[in-house]
Amino acid sequence: MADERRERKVDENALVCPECGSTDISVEPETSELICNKCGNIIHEDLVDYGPEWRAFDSDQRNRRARTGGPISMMKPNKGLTTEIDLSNKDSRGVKIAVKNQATLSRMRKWHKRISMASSHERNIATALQELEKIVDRLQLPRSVAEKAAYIYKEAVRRHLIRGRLIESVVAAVVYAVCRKEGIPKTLEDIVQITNTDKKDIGRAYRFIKRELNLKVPFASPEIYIPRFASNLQLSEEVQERAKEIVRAAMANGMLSGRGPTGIAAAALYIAALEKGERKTQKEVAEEAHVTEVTIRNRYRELKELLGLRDLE
DNA sequence: AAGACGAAAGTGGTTGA
DNA sequence: TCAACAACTTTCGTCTT
Repeated sequence: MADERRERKVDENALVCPECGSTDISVEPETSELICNKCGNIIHEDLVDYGPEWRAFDSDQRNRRARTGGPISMMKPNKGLTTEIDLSNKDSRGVKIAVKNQATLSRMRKWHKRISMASSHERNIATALQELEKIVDRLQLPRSVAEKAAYIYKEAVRRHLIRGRLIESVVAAVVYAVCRKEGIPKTLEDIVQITNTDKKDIGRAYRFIKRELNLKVPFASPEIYIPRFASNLQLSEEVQERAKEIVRAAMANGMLSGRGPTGIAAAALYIAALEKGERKTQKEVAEEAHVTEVTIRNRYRELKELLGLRDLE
């Protein structure tokens, strides 16, 4: 008896963890789970509706599938689809729930309602925007990139392309796509460095988003990396210009297909630096471009052959 | 001793049957 | 789903500066 009374005295707003009795419980925003901070117990998972369970792989499929469900209102939080815990104090078989547990149930109702208020979309976007700010800030990207990325991300959310992917990965992928579109010399690697995601995830998310939203991302020209690599290697304007020339000549000869743009940029810079007497070692250039010396050598050989460059030194 | 070179084997991702 | 494939990496031995 004394136990029951003590339980009721607990703040009404707080849930009690059935495992350890702690009231230190928080909501995991990514998964909408109620989690006990003491013992890690998941008290109630999947609190909100996640929308349709299907995934469409082309627009035709999407149209067909989308029409099969009931009308979904984008105007309402949760798209008008909600889960409610009813007030009857009976379990699924209609058996009355023990008085002892009714307090817990009522607290759950309250929490559930609160959490459901913000739709999963809104919460998803809020988290994503935070992540976006972080990336844009750390990579020192212009404001316009953030805005474009946010727009694309929202579009992706609207079309249910996010589910099954980490928000962070998708944001990173979108930022990468915008950089490519805008000709900003950031590699996937750069983005991986400053986030907690791995390259695989971002790459996968990037390809998926690109395909689904029909983003047309131009081929990354090696040229855009040249100023960046050159300045980090402290090479002169002259070398830069020469390297760009080499890259353009290579492009005109159709050498780019398939090859990584950073490798070509690095090799062109390496050659240009040699020509202008600002010699850098293959290793230095390779490190800057995040490729290996071997790759530099291979591109170097190809470029030399292709352009009929005279032997150096 | 450091850098450049290239062969050989291994890796992760794409493509096409 | 699997195998072939291209690009790139890792590793290592040899040659050059």
